[in-house]
Amino acid sequence: MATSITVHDVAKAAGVSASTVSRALSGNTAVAAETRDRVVEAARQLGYRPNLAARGLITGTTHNIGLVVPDLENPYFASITKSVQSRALAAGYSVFIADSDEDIRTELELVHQLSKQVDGLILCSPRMAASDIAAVAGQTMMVLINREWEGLTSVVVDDAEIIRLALEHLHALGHRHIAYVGGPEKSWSNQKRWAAIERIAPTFDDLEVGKVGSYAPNFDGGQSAADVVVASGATAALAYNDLVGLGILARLTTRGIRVPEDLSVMGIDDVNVATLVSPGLTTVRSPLKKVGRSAVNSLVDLMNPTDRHSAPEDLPVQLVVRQSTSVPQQHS
Amino acid sequence: MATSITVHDVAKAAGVSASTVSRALSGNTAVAAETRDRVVEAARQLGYRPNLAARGLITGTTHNIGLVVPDLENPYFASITKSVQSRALAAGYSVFIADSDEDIRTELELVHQLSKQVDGLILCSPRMAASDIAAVAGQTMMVLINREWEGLTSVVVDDAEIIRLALEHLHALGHRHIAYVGGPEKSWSNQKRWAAIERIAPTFDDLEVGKVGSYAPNFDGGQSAADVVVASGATAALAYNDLVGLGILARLTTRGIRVPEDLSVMGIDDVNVATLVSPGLTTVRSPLKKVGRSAVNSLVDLMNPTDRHSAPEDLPVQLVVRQSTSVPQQHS
DNA sequence: TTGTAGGCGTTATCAA
DNA sequence: TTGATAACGCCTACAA
Repeated sequence: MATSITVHDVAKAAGVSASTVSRALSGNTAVAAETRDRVVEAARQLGYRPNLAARGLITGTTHNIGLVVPDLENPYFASITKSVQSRALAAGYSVFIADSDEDIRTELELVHQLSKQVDGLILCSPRMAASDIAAVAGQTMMVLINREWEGLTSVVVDDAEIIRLALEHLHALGHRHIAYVGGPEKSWSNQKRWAAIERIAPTFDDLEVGKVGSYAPNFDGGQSAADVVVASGATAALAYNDLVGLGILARLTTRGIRVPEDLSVMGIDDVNVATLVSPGLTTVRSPLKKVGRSAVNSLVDLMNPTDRHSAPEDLPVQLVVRQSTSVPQQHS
Repeated sequence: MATSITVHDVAKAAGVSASTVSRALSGNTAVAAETRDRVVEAARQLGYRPNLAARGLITGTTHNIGLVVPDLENPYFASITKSVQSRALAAGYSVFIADSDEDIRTELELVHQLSKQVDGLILCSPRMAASDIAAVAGQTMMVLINREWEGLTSVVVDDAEIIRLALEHLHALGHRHIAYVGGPEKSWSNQKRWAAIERIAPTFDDLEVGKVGSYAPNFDGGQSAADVVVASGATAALAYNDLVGLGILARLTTRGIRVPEDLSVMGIDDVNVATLVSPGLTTVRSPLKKVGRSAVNSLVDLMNPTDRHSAPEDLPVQLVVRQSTSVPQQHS
């Protein structure tokens, strides 16, 4: 803060009025070339930077956006956050970050705290109730990631295609009994993924997919689930996401159960850490970078209704085969 | 934005003036209890939220802070970011996030972009030149993480103690030839860590610590380094950080070199992913959560000079022994 | 205890 | 093309 320099300082230095400085620098209105040069030079010398808050007060546009995520330490959200902020920067926006720590009340509070100082909000995998989303949607422009709501713009990965690729891969290897290790009941993605399984599994010959409980969407959740998976008699586990997959992997290793010889394990998303372990985790890649970028693009379109809307980006998912899956062992 | 409700709307609804509304809600000045209740009720009904940008314009305080990090996808920075935003929320601040993507120019640009809309800035492991830090420091309140500069508040983990714990552990196991796998030359932490090694290693009997090149501070860097480490003849590798350690681990596994039987590997920091692999990575834990929290506390102290300063938190590091280290094998 | 007036830094409107 | 003036939403003297 200190006593930062304002338009008036620049105006005095350049020997013009404050309004002329504003015009010269924002470049909207015509200014005499010579005057503008003088103003620009003065601004440069003084190191003038406009106060965006003040500008926003009158233009009604802050050039800030907000991003709300459930957990920044989850590499899934870290990747999305990184791409959101990168794209926002390129589009001339600064971004407020808000980590709800998976808590619904915090999530809502953060949204309210931010809504007044941003032009728009991106809600990533929001856990909040639909009614709250609807209420908030009236306050500010909004884009949803991994959730849909009538009238709101959404960016979602194709869960059905993810499931199809995963089942296809395991079925092709010869697996006929697969355990799906579920994520949080309230997670929209988890619901979609299980629904897709129920719809798609019957399209494969002789394939049985059982659902194993509901677990926290992280490493610990996977560790908890592993023993139940083993007991289920399935020859392959499909985890709700990579972190759960890694948890399963770790627990199986501890028990001396070999992967993939004794049991195949698949994750979903291909977050960065999936390559860190050995055996590497077979997974279906979600285009997280594109998700973040696309969400920003959509939001920018929403906030600037005049501009030509950019074509919606498609978000291809892709099977990534590593060492954690193989043909099932014959019964010994 | 839409046409959001202002103090005037509340004033009209409550049958008072705008200034009374301001007073009633901010609670600084005395207001008749009955009037205040009426105002508060009216505000609640209308869902009034003050425009913080407008408030900041006059109070000179935005209640926003900014955080600049080199890479959000690095779990080290993700953890710090999470704790920064968590503590900031508790202290009543919203946080701008800025990912420089390890680029010096971007880093500087982000700092400038943010400096006018925040009360203070936290620079985490800044890569920028010292002269730039000095220049920026004049613009806004600032706290540095993992870097020191005269006159500026810093939060740093005790690199010397980290090194001491690591060497003590490996030496106690019987290792006499250790390879330190260096991080980026320009990294302040890397410089401090190597300097600490040169100072501390001689205090152990018969201990030789060699430096193995300079590598990217991530998984790929570790993979690149692994073969050189093996060739060095060292019985243990101490990596610049956990990600490098994991890279080494992975490459060794690929080559069929057993850890810890053939070679012990240590990381530094104990980022979340260190527990994901097996064998688990022995490491020295940096209190990342405390680092973020402490940085916010220091910044808040700086921004509110009147308040009683909170006592500086100490940041204990701690050895975490997992399975990637053991006594060196006898020569076979 | 409350209302009126002024101003924070900027841009938009209107004359000149 | 430029300069005064008003206004954005809010807060804080000052006056009532």
